[in-house]
Amino acid sequence: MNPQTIKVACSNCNLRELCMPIGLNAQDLDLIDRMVAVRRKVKRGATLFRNGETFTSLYAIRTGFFKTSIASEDGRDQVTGFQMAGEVIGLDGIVNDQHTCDAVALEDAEVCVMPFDEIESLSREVNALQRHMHKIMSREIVREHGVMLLLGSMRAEERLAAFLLNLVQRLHARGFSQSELILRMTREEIGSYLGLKLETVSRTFSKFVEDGTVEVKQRHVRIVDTEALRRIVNPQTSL
Amino acid sequence: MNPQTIKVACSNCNLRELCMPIGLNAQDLDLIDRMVAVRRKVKRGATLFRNGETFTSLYAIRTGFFKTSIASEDGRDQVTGFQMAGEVIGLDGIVNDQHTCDAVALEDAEVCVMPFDEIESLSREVNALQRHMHKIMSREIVREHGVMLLLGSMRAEERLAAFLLNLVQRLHARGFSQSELILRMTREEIGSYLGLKLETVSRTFSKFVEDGTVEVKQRHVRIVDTEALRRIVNPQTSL
DNA sequence: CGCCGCATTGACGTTCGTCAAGTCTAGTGG
DNA sequence: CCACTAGACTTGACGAACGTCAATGCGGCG
Repeated sequence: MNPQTIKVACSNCNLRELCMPIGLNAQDLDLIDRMVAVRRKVKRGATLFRNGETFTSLYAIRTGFFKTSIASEDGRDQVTGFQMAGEVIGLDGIVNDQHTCDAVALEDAEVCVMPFDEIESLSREVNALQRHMHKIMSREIVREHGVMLLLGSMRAEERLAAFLLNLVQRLHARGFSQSELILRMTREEIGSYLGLKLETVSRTFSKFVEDGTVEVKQRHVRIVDTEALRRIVNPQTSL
Repeated sequence: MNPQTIKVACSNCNLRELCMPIGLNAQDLDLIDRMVAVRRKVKRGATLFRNGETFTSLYAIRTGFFKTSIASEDGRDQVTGFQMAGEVIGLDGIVNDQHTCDAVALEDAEVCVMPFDEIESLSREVNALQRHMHKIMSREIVREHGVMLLLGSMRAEERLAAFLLNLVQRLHARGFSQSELILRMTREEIGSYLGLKLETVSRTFSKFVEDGTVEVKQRHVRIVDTEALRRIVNPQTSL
């Protein structure tokens, strides 16, 4: 067997409720186990897939942290998202049978490989899986609407506050702290995602530190005043 | 019968190739005809659905022009897209069974109502429909990636040029002119979509007119030099 | 004919980008 | 163990792009 691939089972995966439909019976779960037959390890800095590559599978992140980004023809690039354990990446590839963005691991990672044609045939049999797929794609569309709002109408402080709150909320849902987090990405990658230059990201962090809202030591961030961050994101609401 | 609802058939709709899968046999087409049993008229300025409303159906636009927008808690709003005949709206509602944006008709419109539970059950039988649904959702995700690139890294002229090229390309695919178009939205709505203020949109139009790239008379736009617009969007490529 | 919403244009201010210098940290090798 | 280095980060000075505010123009509709 390829050393990069290992047999696994969703049925005893503790991330099941994050990436798989809930309330499956034993028989359906067994079918899904067989579909997700392979895992793949991705080293920090390596790509899981690249723009232009043929699309075959979706990937559920088991461990690790990814960024996805697209490049315009003249070389600018835009980080379109940061993904963590339990999230699914690769949905962009469905429409034209090839990926339209790059997925890069920001720390050593492991993903479950889910061949898309098997997902399609299985979701014709298992209603919960079909529904789940639709929800995952719809959730991504809604998430991107939120990013459009952020990029289209927020100022630097608001963008960074929203970013931190979103990250810590997702980490908390995975059992991590509500107030402390380690950034897996550089200031430049944060800036790309938020439509800011890295210097502006850095300055805005410094501003938050001055205000006593967060403590920052390189990539270690402690949120001291969550409410203050919320007020930054939603100025009017605080009145 | 409700006067707002009319019986129709996909099988003789000239937009079929835009909103439905291609290569269906007569039997499958008949099943889909029965699913899309109802049309609905939406007057200019009226909403097709609103943020918070229960999600029941997707809508294929038969005639007319829509915008979708989301509002942040403190009142800012962001136009997330403009949709024209043959495009499908409502995908945002799937994930939580309620709509998360508003869809407003920018001119008198007519949509085909496609109840989502019927789409789901039918796409278990008709593979082409299942595949089509997946592609539509993936296409929307990829489109939004492009908007993120625009909002995150482009300057005002680049944004407006990209916007005009995208609009005219979609109109051309529907049999309209490659060079002339009528904007169905205000400068403010364009600005909201592009992350600019309406004055900046107006000034940028004026700049294009000065340069002889486009002619603008209110909402009537004629693109004089398509290549110039392309060069604005992709500066490096022109070298 | 006059009103109203939309659009244009100008003057000015703010935010963020650019450029540059300097600091910190982790990793490497002597 | 410590010096060295490369990459990431911080900070400052300055300028450009875009936002804000305000006045005016235009066109459609009652």
